[in-house]
Amino acid sequence: MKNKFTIDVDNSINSGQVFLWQKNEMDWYGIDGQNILKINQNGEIKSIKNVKTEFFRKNDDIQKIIKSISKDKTIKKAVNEYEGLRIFSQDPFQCMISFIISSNSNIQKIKNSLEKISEKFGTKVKIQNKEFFLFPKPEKIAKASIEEIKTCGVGYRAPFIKEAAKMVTSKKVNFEYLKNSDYNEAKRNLRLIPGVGNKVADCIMLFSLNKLDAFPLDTWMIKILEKYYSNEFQIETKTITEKQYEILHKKIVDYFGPYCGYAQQFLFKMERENYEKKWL
DNA sequence: CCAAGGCCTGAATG
DNA sequence: ACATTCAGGCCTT
Repeated sequence: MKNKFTIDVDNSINSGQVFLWQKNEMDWYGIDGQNILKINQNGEIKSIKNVKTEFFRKNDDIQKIIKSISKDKTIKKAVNEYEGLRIFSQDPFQCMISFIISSNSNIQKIKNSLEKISEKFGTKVKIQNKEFFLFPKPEKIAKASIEEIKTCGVGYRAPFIKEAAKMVTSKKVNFEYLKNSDYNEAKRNLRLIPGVGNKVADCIMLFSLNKLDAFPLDTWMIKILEKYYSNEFQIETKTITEKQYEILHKKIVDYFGPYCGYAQQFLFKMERENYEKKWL
């Protein structure tokens, strides 16, 4: 039943976009906001709440996307090696908190913190004899004290997290609006949130707001660009400044096209996999 | 506009 | 053991 466009669930989950997923036996269980998703070995996804979910982005024309981003040998190799890799469409609030926490951190610690946040502030649910904690609602985190949030191991990001949650409850940040906005408008709004810079904003947009032209530039992607794309995108300064980031992003959209976010995911996965395998 | 330094934390390194 | 470094940035100076 597998064809070229079957979703590779394991690799997609283990590509740095989601953190609250665990595999037991053959099935994956994941927290997505107020929902729990189960993916069986055939790659069939089911919502525990029987809610229709766009998690797999089934409406994307993946064939067209892959064709569109396949501009050179490097990206073609990545696409070929990880052809089932997909970008998910996850719960925006959870995604936002996840990537605020991600700054200056690593996957294992992000996961630990998110689990603690869920346990402390989320609702416990039991399904199929397994216990889960949903991701807390924005109101819950907005009302929590900074000290309480700090017990989840997030350190200096605690006030950011609280303020971010408050901005969601007060509708200063409105995810539905942002989903319908273009890249620049969504980014301008997200950047008002403390703890959300260029990179974090791009992650939130790519992974939860349907902005496939977002291209998160973290230290890994910079290394990748320096290694494989020094001709296409030359990086002048040591640290990527605000201006540099903007210029680079424009060049990247020019080069890879409107689905460049997918290019990022393939390249990132390939390079991380070559370096070390420390995923969920 | 750019560069430098501080920031919580815990796993890895020496 | 214990100190230091470093990790998938952001913010302030």
